[in-house]
Amino acid sequence: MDFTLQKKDPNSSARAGLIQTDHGEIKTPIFMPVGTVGSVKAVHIPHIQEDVKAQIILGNTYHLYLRPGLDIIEKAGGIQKFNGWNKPVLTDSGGYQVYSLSGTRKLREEGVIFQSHIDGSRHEFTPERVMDIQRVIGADIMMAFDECTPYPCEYDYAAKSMAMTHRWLDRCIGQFQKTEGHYGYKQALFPIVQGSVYRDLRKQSAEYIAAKNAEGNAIGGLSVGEPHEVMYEMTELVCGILPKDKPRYLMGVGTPVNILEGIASGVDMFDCVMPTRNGRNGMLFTSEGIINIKNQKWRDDFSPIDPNGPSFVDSFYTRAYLRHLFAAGEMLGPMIASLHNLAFYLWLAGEARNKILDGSFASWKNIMVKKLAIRL
RNA sequence: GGGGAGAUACCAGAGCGGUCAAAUGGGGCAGACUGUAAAUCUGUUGGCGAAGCCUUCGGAGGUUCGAAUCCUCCUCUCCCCA
Repeated sequence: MDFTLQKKDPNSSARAGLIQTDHGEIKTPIFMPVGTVGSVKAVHIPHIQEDVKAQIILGNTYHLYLRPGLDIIEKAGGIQKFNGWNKPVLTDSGGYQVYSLSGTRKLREEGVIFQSHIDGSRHEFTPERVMDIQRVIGADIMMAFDECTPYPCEYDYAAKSMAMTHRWLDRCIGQFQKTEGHYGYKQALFPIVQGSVYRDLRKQSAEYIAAKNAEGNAIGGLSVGEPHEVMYEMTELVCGILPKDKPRYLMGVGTPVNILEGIASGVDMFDCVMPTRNGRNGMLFTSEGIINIKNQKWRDDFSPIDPNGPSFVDSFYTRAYLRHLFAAGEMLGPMIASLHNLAFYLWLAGEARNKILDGSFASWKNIMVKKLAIRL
């Protein structure tokens, strides 16, 4: 993997760059659709490619390990061969499940024992094991195993957890260096900054991670319920410490506004379930603001879903029809909304990149941030 | 023509003397969702308001301290037999 910094915005910390992987290039800033179990929910892979215009998608170590299982993925020849997406893939390590499945797992220094949400069986994830699994899945970018701390989080817990995540990182790096890809292409390993909402911890963690000189670096443990201002403050602080010549990935973020703020702070990569999950639940993000398509007011609005939207569904279907699909419980509704939202997210990231390249990002961002939060 | 059952909030449907502004489900309306245990979850659904008050259980009367619940008549539905 290789990263080229192409342009730095004069009035913010935003940057435009190019990531080169063995599965193709990624123009940053970029939004990465989430495909936890090897599927971006409700959207065909060809649509992810041609309509959404995604350049990289996510998968999840924990979910793919449980189902379909490593034997199947290995036999298929890696995740891209399995699902037909032959472009870059990033896999999360299961660190988020340490947080989201905290009720059914045991956390120790050695690793985490998850109790499967599918059948209750127990599975131990150590940093070494997580590297091995991601080797089998075959992601172009593998994530270090970490603990995503919850919010709120006591200082002492955050400090201890961060230190453990750092020790886990060293074990991840050790195992990563001892092994190689199974399918003939290169994989990169991104470490993850933790430290909850505490400036000194975030600084300490960012310095620790920066010193590893990895091919890219991630910021984790945010967008777990803390106020947006806190998230922005931590992002800005950490970006100021992480290497400038390596991509920065803000994990799990976020709303369109969150993403623009992140870009302004110097983040290059984002992922979030919002465009798909909220889309399935009737929420549409557009350049004019947010639409809850289930609301009564769209009942007889026969205008396009999003007159300026980038995907074919935006002008092909009307708001009234989409509302009808949701009201009727038709699965086409969530499919249209997911496709629309993802295309919009990718459009937003691409537009941010264009504005950075022509030097007008900061002023454009200020206008967009106001528009994007409007409730239509 | 004879016999029987029933009418409850938007719909279906419990309740059968006070704890009933009335269970439950559906529908409606609104909200939540941030490295996906989510095509999920939550709230609300007679009126005005904070407590509370006011008008509701086909219609009209009656019994009772008290009626959606008991009685009388009326109206209308459904089922069975001719």
